[in-house]
Order: sequence, then C-alpha cells, then structure tokens
Amino acid sequence: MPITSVVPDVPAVDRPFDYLTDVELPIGTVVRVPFGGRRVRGWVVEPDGTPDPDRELLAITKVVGIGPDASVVALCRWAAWRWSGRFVSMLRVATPDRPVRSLPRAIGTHRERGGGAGSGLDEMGGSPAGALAESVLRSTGDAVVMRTSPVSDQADIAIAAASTGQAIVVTPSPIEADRITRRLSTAGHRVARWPYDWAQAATGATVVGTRGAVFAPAPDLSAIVVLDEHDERLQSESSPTWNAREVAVERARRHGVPCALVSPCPSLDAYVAQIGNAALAREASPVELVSPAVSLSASELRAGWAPTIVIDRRGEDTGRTGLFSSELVELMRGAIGEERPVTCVLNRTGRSRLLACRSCSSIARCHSCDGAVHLPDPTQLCCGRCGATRPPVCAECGSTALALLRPGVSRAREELEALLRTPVVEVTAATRGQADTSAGVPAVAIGTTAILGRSIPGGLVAFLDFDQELLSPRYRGAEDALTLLVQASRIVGGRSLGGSVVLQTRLPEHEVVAAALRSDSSLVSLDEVERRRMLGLPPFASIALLGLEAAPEFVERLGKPEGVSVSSGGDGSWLVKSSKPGRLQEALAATERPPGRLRLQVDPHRIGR
DNA sequence: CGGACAAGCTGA
DNA sequence: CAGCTTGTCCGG
Repeated sequence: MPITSVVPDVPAVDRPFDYLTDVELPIGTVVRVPFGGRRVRGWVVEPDGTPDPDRELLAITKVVGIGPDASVVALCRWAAWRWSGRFVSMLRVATPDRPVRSLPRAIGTHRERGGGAGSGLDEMGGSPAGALAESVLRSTGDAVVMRTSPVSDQADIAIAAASTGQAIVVTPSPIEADRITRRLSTAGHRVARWPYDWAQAATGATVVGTRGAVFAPAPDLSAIVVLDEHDERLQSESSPTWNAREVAVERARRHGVPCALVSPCPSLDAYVAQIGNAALAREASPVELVSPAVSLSASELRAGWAPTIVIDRRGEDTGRTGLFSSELVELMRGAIGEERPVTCVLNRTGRSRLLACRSCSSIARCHSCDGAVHLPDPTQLCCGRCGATRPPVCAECGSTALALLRPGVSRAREELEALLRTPVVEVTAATRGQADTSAGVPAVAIGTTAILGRSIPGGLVAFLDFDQELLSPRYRGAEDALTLLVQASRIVGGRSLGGSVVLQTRLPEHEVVAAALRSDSSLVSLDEVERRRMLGLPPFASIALLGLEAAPEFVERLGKPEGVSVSSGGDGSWLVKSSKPGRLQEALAATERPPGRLRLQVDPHRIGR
C-alpha cells in the first residue's frame, strides 16, 4: 500500500503526517484522515524528509476532492515562509470552498488567439490602457509596473491579458471583479470568477477575482495582472499578512510568465519588485527606481486626474472659520448651481472628537483613564478609550463653555447644512449602500473616506482636513493619502467629465499635494524612497510586529540574532526588523512558538491599530 | 485544535 | 482516596 504525506487542517499542528492509501494521490488532494482520535480534513503534500521506520500507519478515511496542484502547494509553502505564517492558512486560501470531485469539460466560447474576427463590441484596441497592457503582456516574464490613470478601464487590461491564453486577473474590489468578469465573458473569453468557479479555472479559463485569485488553479497560465496594486485590500489583515501583489510576482517568476502591476499611483513595493530584489533596489537612485516600465502618455494621465484645487489655510484662523473656508463654500455653491453633486470627506466619525475649555484652554480628558473625550450628543462627554461618560463641563475650572477643536462628521454635517441652506446626507461605512438606491445621488453628502465608494460623475470632492492624511503617523501615510486622491478623481470621472477635487490644507507644498497638482503620481515616492531606506521599512527591510500574551516569551526565545533588531513598543508589543532579505523570516522560523496567543504580522500595511 | 493523562487540590 | 481542576504533551 502506498504511503502518503498529509497536512491535517489543524493550524496549531501545521506539519505533515504519514498515512496509507490504496492509490497514489496527487499533491494537493483534499482528504479526510484520522487524527488524534478524530477525523479532520487535510491535504496531500510532498513527504517531509523521514520516510519513518516501522510505525503502524493509519489509512486515509476518504478522498474529499481535487485541491491546489503541486505548483500552488509550493507557492503556499513559500507564502507561509515569506509572512512567517502557517502553511495550513495558505492551503485554505488555495482550496475550493466546496469539494470538487472531478473537473468539468472546458465549456464556453474560446476566443481565437491572435485577435481574429472579434465580436466587435468589446475590442480592447479603442482603449489606451488596453493597448498598453497588450504590449506589456507580450514582453518577457518579469514584473512590470504599468501606470494608468485613475479612470483607465481595468476591464480593457483584463481583456488584453485574457488574449494571451489563461490569465489570472486580481483586483481588490469584488464589485470590480464582477464587472470585469461580465466584460470578459461578453468579449468571448472563457472566464472563471474566483472563488465560485474554481473548477472552471482548473480547466484553463481566465481567472478574475479578489486577492485569493492569485492562488487559483491555472494549468495554462500565461499572464498575471494585478489591478490597483497599491490597494491595501490586496493584503490579508490577519496573520499571515500575505500580499497578493507579491504572491503574483513570485508565481509569475516561477512560471516564467509576465506579471503586470497596474496602478494610477504605483506603490514603492511594486517598483522594487520590478527591479528584482531589495539588494538591487538599495543601489538604485530614487529616480531610477521609481519609474514605471510603461505608462500612459502625459495627456492621457492628465485627462484621468480631476483638476485639484488647493485651499491654503495657513493664514486663516481655523478656530473661527471651522471646517469650511469661505473659498470652499463658494466652490460648493458654484457646483450646486451647476447641478454637480458635492461630496465632503472628513475622516472622523461622531460629532466632536476633541474639545477644549474656552476659559482655561485645557483639553477635555476622561476622569477615569485620562483619554480624550468627545461629544456624541450635546448633553454628554464620552471617553473613546474606556466608554465612561460625564456632563459637558470642564474638569479643571468647571466652565460649561467647550470649544470643538476637532469636529467629527455628524457635527460637520449640521454646520454644512446651515452654511449651504440645503439638506446634507451623512454617509458612513454603516449607512453606505442603503442610501444610494432609489433616492439617487444626493446633491450634497458628507462622510468618512467610506464615502469615496460612491460614484458622482462630474461632481466635486472636498477633503475638509487633508492634513490629517498628510500627517498620518502610518509609515505608508503618504501613499495612503495619494490613494484617496486617486479614488476622488475616479468617482468624479476625471477631468473629462468636469469633476474637481478640493483639498483644504496647511501643507500646500507637500509632495502628495504636488503630485495631484501635476496629475502625475510618479514623483511622490521619491522622498518616500529615502525615508523608507533610512528608517529600515518595507520594501527595503522586513518588519514583524509581535503582540498578545505569548509575545514576551517569544521575544525571549528569539534572542538577538545577527542582522536582526528587536525593539519594544512598551505596551507589550515588539517590532523586529531586518534589512537583509530573508533574515527576518529565518530568525522567526527558527524560534519555537510558546503556548498562548501570539500576534505575528510580517510587513503589515500599518504598524499598530 | 482537542483528547489523554499526570499532577495538584479539596473534602470527608 | 475519589472526584475534580489545571497543565502538558502529542497526534501518523
């Protein structure tokens, strides 16, 4: 009887065990096995070294179905190593959610290669982005950064990719994935929407889906495209914090197929991937490093970015004028007069996030935990940290006059309604989706960044306090701020539809603001290159964030390995860094996990919160 | 993870 | 010493 190696689907175990089978099973096959007195799911994997002497082996209970092929299993193993996570976690991502017993026959139309007589409706030739993608994907098998405009049609790029054979198209947005799937299908391509059409992908259909699609089965893989590669949704927020862009680059490299990293504001990580490796990137000058392999022409880029109006608030007493400068109010009135929808963005929920006493100027704090208190309604102060409430009275001097230093969205909505004398709709992550059905697009809306998910063609988007984004302590803060401007340009439809974007800021010279004014995102990362290098941050170094109760013991066991630095965050969390490629992963893998809960995040999009 | 089993605590 | 809790180990 053949012996087969199986990894049980038990995260805490995460290693293979040997079983008997009556027939040889391919790597990746999903099985059920007896394990520790119960039956669990598992995957057939490459044997793990020791064939083992004369031990009594148990037999596999049953074959559940087809799983990821050997190359995807190997990719899972790589990703588990890269982000110091569990192999099982990655195998789960690559496995169909319902058993696949056998593969269907390849059904559906199949477009002629070489672009013969197409159906005409959805030819990519008309779109600059599609034509650009076509040239990229005929090139060699390396990662290339492709800079598009905020309004470039991603479906055209997908169509170009599908024309090469079996492509994998990854996009952060499930809605966009649905739209692209329909377009590909209309254009005559056989398409599998990950994860629902797993089996179709396994028969060679082009795959479209969110980040997990990068692990789709692809027997005839010809190209990988990552759309909006800068988007943080391409990275898993829980451990292992794998990133679909990086997995795509690795998979394309292994298969020798081209990989296009598409974005209107390419990430530094994409540029480094394009150059090859971090060591090489360290030698390259910032200008050399941060240049896309291909880009739309300057005029095409210009058309895709909405004109940006910067309102410099440095000379103003914002304590008096509040969130809405007179200049902004004028612009909004103008837009309303032209029947253009207006959207205001303020990244603070609630009514008032920070208050100060008008007589003694002290900041309103919580009486029990000292955190800042806010004013969810005019009658009560509430602590954001511990939830304690008290009446709105200054704790220092007893005054009842409190000034709103940082009003939140709810308060801003009231203020704006009074200023414009028109109804203003508040949009938050919670209210999004229900408001914009039959009622249509409201004339004026205000909300957190969640509001940028609503399309307002030809409209005006105003960032009330853009400094909050520009001064964000997050290490990718600059890139994140630029991403917001891309989204704003996108929802108004760029310059061509007459949309515009307004920024209120006290930092009008900031590199991100400058990039938006130029309708060009290339230079934004120049200062960023130097900063990240200097501070030893990704993509020039790898970092690991450790936390939870097992963290102290883990750090103890980790010790002080060569080329790795460990610093304590003071609050029971640690930051481990290494600028030598692979060194961090090596050190983490060599450290045995102590019992108890451990948070281990490698190269997360954000450090903390 | 979850069962098995060993070691430690309690009460009569 | 039974009966129960807590901890540690290990699974093929």
